[in-house]
Amino acid sequence: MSLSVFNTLGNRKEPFVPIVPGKVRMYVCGVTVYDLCHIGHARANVSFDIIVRYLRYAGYEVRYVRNFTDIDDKILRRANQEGIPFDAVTKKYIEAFHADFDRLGLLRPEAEPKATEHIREIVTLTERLVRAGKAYAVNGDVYYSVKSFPEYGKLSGKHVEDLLSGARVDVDERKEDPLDFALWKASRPGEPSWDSPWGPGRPGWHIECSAMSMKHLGETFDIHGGGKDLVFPHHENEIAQSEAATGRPFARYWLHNGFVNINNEKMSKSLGNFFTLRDVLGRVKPEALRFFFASSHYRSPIDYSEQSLAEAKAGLDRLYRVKEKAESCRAAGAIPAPLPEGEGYSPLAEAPGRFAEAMDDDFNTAAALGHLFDAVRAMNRIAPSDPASERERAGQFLAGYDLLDPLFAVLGLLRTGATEYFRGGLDSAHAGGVPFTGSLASELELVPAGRLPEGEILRRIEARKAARARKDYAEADRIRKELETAAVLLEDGKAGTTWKYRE
RNA sequence: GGCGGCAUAGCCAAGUGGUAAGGCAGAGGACUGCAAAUCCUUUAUCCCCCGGUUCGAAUCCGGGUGCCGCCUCCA
Repeated sequence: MSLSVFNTLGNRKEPFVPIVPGKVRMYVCGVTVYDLCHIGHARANVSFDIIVRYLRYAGYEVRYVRNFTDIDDKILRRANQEGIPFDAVTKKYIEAFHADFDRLGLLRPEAEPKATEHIREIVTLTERLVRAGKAYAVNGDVYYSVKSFPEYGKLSGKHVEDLLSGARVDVDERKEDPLDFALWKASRPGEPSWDSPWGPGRPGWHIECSAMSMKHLGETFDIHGGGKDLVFPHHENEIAQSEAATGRPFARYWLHNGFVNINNEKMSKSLGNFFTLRDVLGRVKPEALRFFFASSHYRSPIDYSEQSLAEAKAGLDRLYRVKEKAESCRAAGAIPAPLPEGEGYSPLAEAPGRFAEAMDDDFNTAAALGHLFDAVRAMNRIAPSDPASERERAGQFLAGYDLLDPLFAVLGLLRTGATEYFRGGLDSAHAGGVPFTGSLASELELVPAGRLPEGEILRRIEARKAARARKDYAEADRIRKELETAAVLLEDGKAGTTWKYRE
């Protein structure tokens, strides 16, 4: 089985064959940095994060590039509102982007190019198009001539005639044709500007991605990704510019993620129905959000709700319980042992193969997760209730977990210690992308406000243990209930009593 | 108006010709002093509706209904 991907260019699933065997060059359109990211941005970024992780897992050497659009009208407007320079706005929101997405555990791309740092490349590319007669300058602006590119519309499936009759294209006297779009915009007084052969100005939106992707990945590369809303006009225009300039195919595979909806409607800034990532990460663990995204296919729309998040969290808890047991096996000194034979255990033994088969089918994370849950059931069947005394089972369990962990890693799940997961707060889960270990977290006293500190919990567990020993179950239950009120769950097992915070 | 997508149990969600994964929630059983977790069993005679193709369709074709997206900044 080999990887197939759904290519927007051609609107069908096709085998993935990289230009250079074993290597993948991939460009993903990032965000315009004028505000905090919302859940829709999170979905897009997590989707491509998982795609990169899987490609690497599958053995490809991936060069991943994701840009920041750091000059545009919205940024200038924001700068005016706040009375600060435009690059103070972009600096602030790039930092916010990194802070938020580090918490989500996103891989950093090999390059994160910014438009303002590629003015030279943008101007060069624009000149190239002008020289080729594919673009024209008018009063300091430069426009791309859409009708000079016969294949215009091949990505989005649109026809030039239909676009014109749609009448929603803006009428601009300076353009030769209403469909033409700006490669370079003359700057107005007071606006930031860069020198160019056409006078001071700044780049249009679409040209930056062509210039930056070519610089960092070459004129033809493997994968270009982004949200579905970028298909037209952004990506269509990128193709037109790039291919008209180079005479060569631009990106081979165009991957687009579906939207996050609220009540079945697209979440977006312009509709005002969005939740910022920061806000959501203040309420749920980052991995619960990842789980939520991974539980449906990246191209499908996904409806965001408190209930969905709660279900994701419940599912993630089930996975973390397996990791928790694996940790206790390891702590008990278990040595990985061959997995048990038998049909009941085949979902575990075959998990890597089934996982890969699902992921090879256009990164079907929902199916892949399904197989992981099958494996988890098999794991729970061999789980020792007391790792210290059940050496054989503890070893098998550990081996099983070691088999599954790399698969969870592809989805970016189970990246924290289980103890930290169950006992840590939302804020201590990650700091700068580095997860704290349980002991470090408690050393730093990262106990969420209003929670009982660990020492106090352990004292009460001891008191309850004594009560149970003298069969004073009324007192034991009183302590359990008391802790329950403080959101602490006690779990009695053969190896003793453990505890976790319940949200 | 043009183009595209979706419709699977109470909820979420896989499944593109061979007789309905998985998760959450629910029910019964096991285990447990209690609880939690876990395991076992169970929960869609059927995949929006109507036709058609086929030995056989949730899956293909035609028609219909509903919802969504793009065509303007947008992940």
